Amino acid sequence: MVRAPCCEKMGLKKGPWAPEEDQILTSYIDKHGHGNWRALPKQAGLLRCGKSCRLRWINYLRPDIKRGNFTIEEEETIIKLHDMLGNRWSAIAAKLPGRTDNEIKNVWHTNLKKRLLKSDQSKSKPSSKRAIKPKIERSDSNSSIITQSEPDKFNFREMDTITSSACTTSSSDFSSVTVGDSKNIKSEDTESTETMPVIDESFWSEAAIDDETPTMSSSQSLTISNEMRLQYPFANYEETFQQGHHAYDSNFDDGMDFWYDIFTRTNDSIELLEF
DNA sequence: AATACAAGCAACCGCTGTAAA
DNA sequence: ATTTACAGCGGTTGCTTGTAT
Repeated sequence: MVRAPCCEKMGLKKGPWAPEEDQILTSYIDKHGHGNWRALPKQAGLLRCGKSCRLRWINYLRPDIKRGNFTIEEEETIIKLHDMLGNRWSAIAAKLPGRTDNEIKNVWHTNLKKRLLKSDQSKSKPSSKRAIKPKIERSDSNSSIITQSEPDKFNFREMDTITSSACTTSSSDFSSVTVGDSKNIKSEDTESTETMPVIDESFWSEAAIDDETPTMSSSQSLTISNEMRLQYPFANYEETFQQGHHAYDSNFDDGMDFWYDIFTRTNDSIELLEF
C-alpha cells in the first residue's frame, strides 16, 4: 500500500477549519460536486489534503446533517444497533438519517457506553441485551436447526426500517434456536455446491430488494451446514437470522452471499421464503 | 480568581478494500 | 497477476469548554 504524503510535508494546513475554508469547500462542492477528493482542495484553492476536506464535508458541512442533541429514540436505536452490529459506526449511521458515524461514535464513547455500564452494574443478571435474542441450545449434530413458531410471519423488512420498537423483538419471536458447536467444524466435512439451483437474476435487482418483502413463515426450519459455517465464519447464526435484512443493504459482511446460500442450498426446507 | 480535572467533540492517523492501470 | 491510487472506515488524539475544588 502506498501512503499518501503527509499534509504538513506538502505545506498543507491541519487542525480546525476556519469559516472561510468551510465557505470555499461548500461553494465548490455545490458547484462541482466531489468526484475526486484528492484533486478537490487544489481545484477549490484550499490548503488542505483531500482527506481532510472529505471529513469536513461528511461530518460537518453536508446540508443534510442533523445538528443538536440526540433524542432518546436515537440513543436507544444506537444502543440496540451497536448490540447487533458492534463498532460498525458507518452501518449504524446509515440507520440514523442526518447523523454521522463520527458523531455516533463520540456519543457512544462519551455517553452511552457509560450509561450501559452503569445499568449493567445495577443488574444482577448479565446484560439485558440477551433478552432480545433467541434461546440457544448446543447441538451435537453437524447441522444447525433454526425453527420459528411465533409469530406466524416474521418479516425481515420490518427490521430494515429499524426503530426502537423494531429492536425490541422479544425472544418469543423465536421459540427455539439450535446452533451446532462451531468447534466441531472440520474442513473435510463439506457438501457439494453443484446442486445449487439457478436463481433468477431479478433476485438481485434493486427492485427486488427495495420493493419486495422477503418473508419467512412460522414453523419452518433452516439447516445450516458445516460448509456454510466454514464459508461464513463471521456468522453468529442466531443474530444473522434476526438481522437478515442487513444482507439487502450491504451493511452485513458477506450478507448477500450468505442469504443467497440460505436461499439456494436449503431450498427444500426454506421453500416458504417468499420474494 | 486560579487551578485542576473531566467531558465533549472535531479532526487526524493508519489501515483495509477496491478499482484502474 | 501485480502495482498503484484512492475512498472509506474505525481508533485515537488533542483542543475547547464546563465544573469542582
